[in-house]
Amino acid sequence: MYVTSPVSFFENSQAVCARFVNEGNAGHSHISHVPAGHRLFCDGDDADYIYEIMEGVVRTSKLLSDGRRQVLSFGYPGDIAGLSHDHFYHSDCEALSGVTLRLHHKNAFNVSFENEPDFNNELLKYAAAEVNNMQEHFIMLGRKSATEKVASFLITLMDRVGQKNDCNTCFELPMCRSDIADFLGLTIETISRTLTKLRAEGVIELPKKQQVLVCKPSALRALAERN
Amino acid sequence: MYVTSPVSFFENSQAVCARFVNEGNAGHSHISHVPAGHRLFCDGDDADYIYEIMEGVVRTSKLLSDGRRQVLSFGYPGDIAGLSHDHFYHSDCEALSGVTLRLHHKNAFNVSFENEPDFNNELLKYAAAEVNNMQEHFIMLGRKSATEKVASFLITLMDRVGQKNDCNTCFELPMCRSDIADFLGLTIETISRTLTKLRAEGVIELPKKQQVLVCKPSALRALAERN
DNA sequence: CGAAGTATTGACTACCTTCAAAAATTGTGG
DNA sequence: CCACAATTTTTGAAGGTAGTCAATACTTCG
Repeated sequence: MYVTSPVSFFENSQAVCARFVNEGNAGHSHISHVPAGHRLFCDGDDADYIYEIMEGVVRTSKLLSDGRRQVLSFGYPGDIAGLSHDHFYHSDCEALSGVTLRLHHKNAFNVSFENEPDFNNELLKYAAAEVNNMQEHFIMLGRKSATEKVASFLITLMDRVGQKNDCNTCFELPMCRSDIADFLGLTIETISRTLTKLRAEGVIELPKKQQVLVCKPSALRALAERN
Repeated sequence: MYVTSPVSFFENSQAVCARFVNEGNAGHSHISHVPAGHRLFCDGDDADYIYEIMEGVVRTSKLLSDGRRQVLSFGYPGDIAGLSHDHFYHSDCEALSGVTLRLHHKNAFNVSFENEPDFNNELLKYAAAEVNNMQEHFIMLGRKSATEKVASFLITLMDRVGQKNDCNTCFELPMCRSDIADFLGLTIETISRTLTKLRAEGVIELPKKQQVLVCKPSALRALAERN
């Protein structure tokens, strides 16, 4: 069953990354699969579900009336999407790859989930960690240069999903250049130019368009913090 | 008693703005006053308290090692500061004016506040609303021009603390230009130039440096969304 | 193989920053 | 209350980073 409701949130940021763990498994949940490119929910829809990502990657974003877009987060396994403070989603969420989700029906709780204290506590922990991650991203958007943004982004993914071989670390980019651009507050051209520059400097390699090999992790980390 | 512990969060953003309301008044709390310019807490300190702002304004911010700063939020009455996903604060928090606070001692709860379900639920509601507000601010930082940023910022304050007289709305700016600049990801010069431009266009007046009179609210709203 | 979409590269522009100085505001001591 | 210093804000000029517009290359898919 492919859900087509609205909003979510999540953030894959630096250091701290408390994962959502639903130990109690409150009962009012079920597993669902969504293929790549399909919507989980849209801005404005009734917020019926909270989505726990088990496999795959999702993208949450917001649109301005003039078409500008801000990607809010890329949701990886362990993240949740669709948390709302009211009865509506306030962003769009789409599967970037095939995803496996656990859906928690909100009618089973009320707006504040009072009937499920354990689930509630997990959500609070997750939300607090999320706030912390989003604060890191504020620095990214507000105070970092293009190079620092791209380097920071690559490091986040490397630390979270990178496969280590020898001194290299390899990972996939399930999102396209424009997703990265709209996540970092840049244009696709700047993303492309910056990746080309990092490649020219021997810091990374791009075996495929959507695959990154980090050759000099320490150099990449240095670039993430200085101009 | 002037607390000098660390970190917090909050955000004063658009439309939705669920205020924190501690109805239960869990008992493990007390009132405190902090004068203007004093610290509530610092990045890295033990997160012993959650701060409920009752009067005045606080500023939370993060510093990069090279001195760049990102202001995360301005906390007004009804906001909370100091929420943490672990045992430490991850930002600095300072009183911009004299503030009255209700302090909730974290030792009374544990990390996830399991012993206080009502307080917990209020926190979750607040955190979810906070995440929503922060997502709005992502758009601000990532996709808006300087004029749009300043206009959006003024509208947020106008809607939240503005005093209506006739067709004008007046409010104070308890923060200085550099605080605004570091909140919006701009420089103080750009803030100043943009305010000057808005004044020249008759959209606002600045009777004092830290006082704003919005003469054309609809024009200001238009500027907040277009280039 | 050709078409469509995505990514890269190039040339030019513009917005915001940086550097610098003047003006305004605030605070302190006589 | 005034004078002077210190800080903050405003204004000006010049420069740089990232954006825009445009063309080419690459990838994917029919």
